[in-house]
Amino acid sequence: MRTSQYLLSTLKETPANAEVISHQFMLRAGLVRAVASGLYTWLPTGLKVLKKVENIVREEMDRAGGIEMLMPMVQPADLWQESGRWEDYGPELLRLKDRHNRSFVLGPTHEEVITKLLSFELNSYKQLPLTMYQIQTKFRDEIRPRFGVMRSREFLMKDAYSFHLSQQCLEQTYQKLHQAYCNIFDRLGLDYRPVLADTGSIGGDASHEFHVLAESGEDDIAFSDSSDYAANIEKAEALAPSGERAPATMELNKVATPDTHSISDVCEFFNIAASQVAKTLLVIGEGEEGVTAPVVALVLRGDHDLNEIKAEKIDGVASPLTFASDAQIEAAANCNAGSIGPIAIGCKVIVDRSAAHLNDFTCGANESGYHYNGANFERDISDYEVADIRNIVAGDPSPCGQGTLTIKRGIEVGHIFQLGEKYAKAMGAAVLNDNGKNQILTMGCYGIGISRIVAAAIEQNNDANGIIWPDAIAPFKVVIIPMNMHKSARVKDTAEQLYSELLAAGVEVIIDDRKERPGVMFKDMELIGIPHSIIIGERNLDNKEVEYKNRREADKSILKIDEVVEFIKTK
RNA sequence: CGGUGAUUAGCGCAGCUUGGUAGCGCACUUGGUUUGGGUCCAAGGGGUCGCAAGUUCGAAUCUUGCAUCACCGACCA
Repeated sequence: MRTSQYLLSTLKETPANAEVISHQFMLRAGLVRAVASGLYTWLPTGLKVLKKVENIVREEMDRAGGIEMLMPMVQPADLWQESGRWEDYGPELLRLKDRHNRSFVLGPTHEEVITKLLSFELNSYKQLPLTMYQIQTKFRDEIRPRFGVMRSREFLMKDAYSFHLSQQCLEQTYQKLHQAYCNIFDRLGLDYRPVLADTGSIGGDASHEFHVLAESGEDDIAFSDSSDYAANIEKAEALAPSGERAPATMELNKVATPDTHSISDVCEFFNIAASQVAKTLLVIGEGEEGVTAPVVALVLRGDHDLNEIKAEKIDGVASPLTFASDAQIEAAANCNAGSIGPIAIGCKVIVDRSAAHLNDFTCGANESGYHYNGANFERDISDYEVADIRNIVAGDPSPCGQGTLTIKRGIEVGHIFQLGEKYAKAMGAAVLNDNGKNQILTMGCYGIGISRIVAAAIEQNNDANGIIWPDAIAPFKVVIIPMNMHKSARVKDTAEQLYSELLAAGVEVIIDDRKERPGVMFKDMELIGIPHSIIIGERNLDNKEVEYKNRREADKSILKIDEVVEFIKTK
C-alpha cells in the first residue's frame, strides 16, 4: 500500500467528545468515524485490524470444531415470542415493522434463529454434538452507548452455539471452547483472564467471562493472590467471617442523632468505624399480583456495598432489584431513609454474612433523627435470615479457600454460557436418542466481541504517541519511511526496491510516499501504531544500510539493505 | 430514562455578559522557503453560528420549545 493512494485520515488534535484512550486514538489514527451515537463507520485502516481479529477468531473456532454459518440480522418477532424473550429482553431489543405491519427485531443475539433452524435440521443423536458459529453484526439499543466502539449499538460479534444430549457432553464442548478462547486471546497478544461470571439475562447454569485487563474497563474482577481463582465481582462470593460472633457487652441504647443521615455522619457522630455500623436498605419484595408489594430490609456493614445481583436472587426479593421510594420507606419504617434499622422493623430482614457477625453495633432506630448503639443480634433482632448480599472488597479471603482477593478492572471481550434446555425446550429442538425416544437438546452459547477487542487492544497497548499494535492485529506489519525521496533518487530507488521485495515476500507493507517532512511521517506512523519501521535516508546509503525501529522500543538500529526482507520476515 | 454539560468551517476553540461587518489555530488549495521528529512566509477556498418560533429597526448573542452529542448512574460482547 502507498500512503499517497490510501485514506490515512489521521487527526492532529483529539476530538472533544472522545473520553477514553482507545476512542481517542481510533479517531485520531483514522480507524473509525462516528455516524450517530453508537454507530460507526470503519475506515480502511480500522477494517484491516477488525478483519485480522475476525480471522484469528475464525481459525481458532474452526480448530475447535466449530462450523461457520450466517444468519440474518433481521429476525421475525414470532421467534422471540416463542422463546419468551419478546417480553423479557426489554427495550434493548430494537423492534421494527415491515410494510405489511409485521413485527421484526434487529438481532442482538441469535439463540432463537439457530435453535429453530436446528429443530428442523437435526433428527438424530448421531448428528451430535454440533457447534455452529457466525461472525456477524449485532444490534443492541444500549441506553447509553459510550467509549466509542467499546459499547456501541451496532457491533461485530462472533456467536457460537453448541448442541448436545447430555450435560456431560455440553461440559466437554464448553471446556474445548474455553481453551479455544484462551488460544484466541493468547494469539491476539492481550493480557486477559477468564473469570467466573453471572449468567445474566441469557440464563443458564455455568458461565465464564473473558476480560482484557485495563483501567478503563467497566467491570471489577476479583483475583486470589495464591490460586487461579478469578471471578466477576458480581459473582464472587463473600465468605462469612471466621469464628463465633462476639457476645453482647452493651445495652441497647437509643440516641438522638439530629441531621445524621449517611454512614459517614453516623461514624462521625459516634466516633466509630464504618465497620461497626449496620446500614439498612429497603427494597421491593416479591408480592402477589395486585397486592401492594411488601418491602424487604437488607442489612450490610457500613463499609460494605450491596451486590444487587446477589440480592435479587434471594427468595422474597423482587427481580430486578428495586429500591423502595421515600414514601414506601416512610410507610414501612416510619422514618426517613437515614434512620432505618433492622430492630422491630416489621418486614422481612436479610442480613449479610459479615453484618451478621457484628456485636454491639450501631444502626438506625426507625425513628427519624434517632439511632441505636449497642445493638446485638438474637437479643434485639430475632427474626432474620443471613445471606451473601455484598460485594467483595480487596483483602477479603478468596472463596476458593486459598489466599486473599485483589480487584482489577476488566473489559469483557468474551462470555461463554452453559444454557441447558431453556431455548431448545421453547423452540421445540429435539432429536431421537439411541433408545428411539424424543429428547430435548442441551445447549451452550459462546460470544466474542470482535469490534470491542480492537478497542480493548488499544487500551492495553498505547503510549503518548499513539497505538502500539500487537503484531498479530497490526493493520500493516512494516512501514517504509523514505527521507526526502523527492530530492534523492538513491533514497527513492532503495525505498521502491525494498517495497517491491517485501510485497513479493508476502509482507504487509505500507510505504509513506507522500511529499511530507520526516517528522510528519514519523508522527503519523507512530499514531497508527505500525510495529516495524524501515527508515531510508541519504546518510546511511553509502554503506548500503537503512535504519530499523520497533514501535515498542526507543532506539533505532542499522540494517544492511540486502538483509531487510529476511529480518522483517523473522519478526 | 434521571442528573450534568455542550452544539459557531473537516478538527480544536474564541466571540454571547453589554444585540449592530462571523473570527483564531490546525487541516485544505496556490506560490515561495525548509528538509532526520508535526518548518516558515504570503495569498486563497470553505460557515443559513444545531433546528423552530418569539422579542427587536436589527439576533451567533436575549426568551421559549425541540433536536443532537458527550459524561455520571441501571444494561452487556
